[in-house]
Parts: sequence; C-alpha cells; structure tokens
Amino acid sequence: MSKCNDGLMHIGKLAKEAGTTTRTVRYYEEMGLIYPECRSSGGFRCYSHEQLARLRMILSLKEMEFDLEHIKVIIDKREQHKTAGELAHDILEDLNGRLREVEEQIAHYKHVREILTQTIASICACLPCALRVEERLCPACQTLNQPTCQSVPFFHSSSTVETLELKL
Amino acid sequence: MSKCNDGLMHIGKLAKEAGTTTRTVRYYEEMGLIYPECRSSGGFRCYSHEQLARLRMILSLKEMEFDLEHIKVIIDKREQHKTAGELAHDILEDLNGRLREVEEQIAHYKHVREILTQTIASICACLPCALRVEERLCPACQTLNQPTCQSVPFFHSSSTVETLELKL
DNA sequence: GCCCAACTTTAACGTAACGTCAAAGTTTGT
DNA sequence: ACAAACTTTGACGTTACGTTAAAGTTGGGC
Repeated sequence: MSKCNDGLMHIGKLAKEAGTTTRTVRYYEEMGLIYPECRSSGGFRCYSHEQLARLRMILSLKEMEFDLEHIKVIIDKREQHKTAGELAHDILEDLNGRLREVEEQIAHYKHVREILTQTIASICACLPCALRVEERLCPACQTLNQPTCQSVPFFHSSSTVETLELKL
Repeated sequence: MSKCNDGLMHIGKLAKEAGTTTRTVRYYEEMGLIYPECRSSGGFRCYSHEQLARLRMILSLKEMEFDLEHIKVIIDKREQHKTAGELAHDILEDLNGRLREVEEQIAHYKHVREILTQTIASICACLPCALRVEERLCPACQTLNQPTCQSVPFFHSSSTVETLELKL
C-alpha cells in the first residue's frame, strides 16, 4: 500500500503538477511560503490539493515578478482581512505598484535598445576602415568628418577622446 | 610633492570621473577587466587617462546590459584583430545579439504587464464582495456568473479551482 | 618634522532564488 | 527481498557589487 494516498502527494508530484522543481518547493518552505500537510513515517513531505493551489498562486505572483519577500506579505494578507472586498482593495495596491514598476522596466529596456541601435549605427560606419587597431587616429574619418572610428574609443584608445564610449 | 601626479590619479578620482564606485573598480580588476598603470610606494593604485577611457567603455557596455564575462570577451577582441573594419564586423555580432535579447526582454515585460492588468481587472470585480475570506464560494458571483472571487483562489482556496490563480 | 583628516588597502560576509552535487535513507513495485 | 526511483538534509556556486572592519598611506597645515 502506498503511504501517501488520500489525495496526498510527495514533493516530486507536487512540483511537476505546478510546473516547477522540488528544489524550488523546498526553498519556498525555507522562506516560509508553503508547508507540507504532513510528513510520512519516513520523513517524506506530503502535500494536499490545497498546497498545490497555494504553490500555483505563488508561481503566478512570481510570473508577475514579485520577489518572494513581497509574495509572502501578499499571501499573509489573506489572514488579516475580514471581507474579500477589503482584501481585494489591499491587494490591488500591490498589483498597481508592480504594474508601475513593470512600465518602468519596459521604458528602461526601450532606452537600452535606443543606445544599442545608435551604437550599432555608429560602428557600422567603421566597417570599411582598413586601419590597424593599434593606431590612434583614422585619417579617413578625419577627412570625412564623421563620428566613426575616431569617436569610438573601442577602436582607437586616444587619451583625448572622452565623448562616446560606444554609446553615442 | 604628491606621489601621484603626471596626470595619474588614485582610485577615488577615477571612480568619480567615470561615475561609479571604488568597489566596482576593484571588482573589475578582480575580474581581469582593468588594471592600474602602477602602484604608489605605499600601495595605492594609480590610473592614467587611458584607464579612465577603458573604464568608461566597460560602463558603456554595462549600460547595454552585457554581463562582465561578455564584456571581457568583447574588450579582448581589440587585441585579436588586424583592422578596425574586421573588429567592427565582429563586435557588431555581439551588439546585434544583445539587441535581440533586449527585444525579448521588452516583449517579456509587455507580457507581464498583460497578466497584471488582467489580474487587476479580475480582482476589481471582487471589490464589492462582502463575503468573509474563509468561506469557499461567493453566491453573488455564482448568480452573476462572473469570474470574480470564485475564480480567484486568492480569495477562496477551493480545492477544485485550478484555473486562474491570480493570472486569468 | 608632526599631526590629522581623508583616502586607500585587503579581507570577508551578505544579497536572491534557486541549480547542482553528495551521501544516506525511503517507497514502491515485483 | 531486492532494486529502481524517489526523497532527505547539507552545503557550495552563481552575479555584481554593497557594506563594514581593521590597518596603513597621503597630503596639507602648523
């Protein structure tokens, strides 16, 4: 007979059902986020469907990129409120705060993309340059008066150039 | 007389000029990214303007979110190429690769934003719910046939609900 | 030459969220 | 009763520094 029936499951099953790993589940336990319903006589963790739902909720919150500390706070709020409406009000603050942070992330990465595309354009201008990297200035660039090799210290480490540094 | 003239500077000045911290500079040295031109008789690191340019380049690459390992590889390429054009060709692969990754990041965060806004909408529907959190089902939700409290296990941890988990 | 504030040195621990062994014990099926 | 598959705890590794701590160095004023 299995020592773990009654709808209970060991950690491997739980993890697979939730789409994560056993290490993650144990780590969440260390962090105080989830505990097994009980232990088998040999010491195996046994989880119920409620634990599975809880784990899935944690993973959902992680998909929204909350850190575990914050997730713990959010989950603990369930025990601190009377009505679902009050709880919803409270949780919505967390969600809206996170939404703002995600908007910032998007803006940040768009900025990085800008820098990258401009740098790429700048360096493309160096493609036809046949000068050796060790030399300091690119006469072609000088005559063309373009911000190519000369302006990108990656190619020519002139001690006077302090402008672009690969980023325009 | 200062032991560090000749246009040389100590680590604090270098860091400030580049807009970073001394700890960062020392860490980059540990990682093999930058070394002082020399040491003072007492052991202080002394840097030239060339080191400053190099540091700035590292920081520029970091702005583009390359990890230090990759930055090291990129910088080392300067010594492995003959002409600036060949080098540019090589570097452009790194930059384009990074650009693709950044695009993915943007797409990822847009996805997270989607999840968040949908979850927010879903939970907003729970605001008027006066049921206690401990209870399992929300009759109001049932009669309205709306995906509110009932569908969000955060409020009602029914063991049969396995659908939304706060994320729709 | 002396003194002190400001700076620098090395060393080492802490961070977040797990991944990845390792060695030993448990379950389960046959 | 045996072996394969699973689980246990423990502990180190990861990234890019931040943050003390204790001790030594510089630089300018007197």
